[in-house]
Amino acid sequence: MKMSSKARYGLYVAVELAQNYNKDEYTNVTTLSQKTGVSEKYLEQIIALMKKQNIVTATRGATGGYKLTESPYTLTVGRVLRAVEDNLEIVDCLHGECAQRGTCVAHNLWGKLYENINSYLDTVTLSQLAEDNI
Amino acid sequence: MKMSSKARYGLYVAVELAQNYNKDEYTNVTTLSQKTGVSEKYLEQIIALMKKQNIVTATRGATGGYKLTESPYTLTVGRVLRAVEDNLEIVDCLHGECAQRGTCVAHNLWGKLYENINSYLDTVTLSQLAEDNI
DNA sequence: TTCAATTCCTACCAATTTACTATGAATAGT
DNA sequence: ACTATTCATAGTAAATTGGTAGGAATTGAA
Repeated sequence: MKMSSKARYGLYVAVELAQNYNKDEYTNVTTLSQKTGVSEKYLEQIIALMKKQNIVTATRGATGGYKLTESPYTLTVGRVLRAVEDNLEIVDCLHGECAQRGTCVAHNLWGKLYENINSYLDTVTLSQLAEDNI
Repeated sequence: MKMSSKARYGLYVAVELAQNYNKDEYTNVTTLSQKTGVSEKYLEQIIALMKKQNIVTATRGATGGYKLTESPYTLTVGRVLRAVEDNLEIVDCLHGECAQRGTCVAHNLWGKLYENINSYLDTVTLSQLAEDNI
């Protein structure tokens, strides 16, 4: 039960964008790659997931780049992680098909654990994370 | 961030053994395999992990098998999962080496999340799980 | 209007991990 | 002695992870 590198890198990007939230400029992937140490091409894929969940917006072309759609004071770590970590689902059967539905003794356990994890992650905002105020 | 099949199967075994906790007999792997639908050989490996963490005891030979070392009223789901799921660690850097120690903005986050998950899992006992009283 | 800088889309790939299967030795009861 | 069991360890196919790569689409600036 490990967090993927996408989850870690996605957080790095989010924190980096949080620093620039009040500026007018967009931050391009080259800069993000330099700041995080992750390859541009891989970051592009990760950021695409965040964009799909409306966590960042983008503009193309020269002076293009990315920006958070929401203030780091309200945007939570939970939302970022769910975007890049395939919804953070602990087991497949939770929202999909559970082969043993009804007889699976642990089904409710996974559900509660899932709630527990997410409700914690949703209490931490990006700005808290950036200031290590957790 | 998925639970492995070892984690799920380990729980099944634990719940099954919980049913027989008050009996004198040991439950052998053939029976456990039939009850859980998992192959004997795979279960042997999983149970070995539980044995290493002193969650079950075993006797060999005819009439041999496995038994919980502790009452299902006090044995928690957390202990079972930590035994079979490589200590449930969310990220590698938590108890091992963190390449970016000091600069890793998420280090504390993972620590807190880890605590959160485990403290929840340690509130659920095997008997509660067996009775779906979660 | 052309050019350069950027995001976007998607195919591919190597290494690792997962989820087992398989073989046989050690041990204990009958 | 025999049989039923656990214990130890090696092997392996499939899936997943963690990327790399190529190029199309878009935008701003010269």
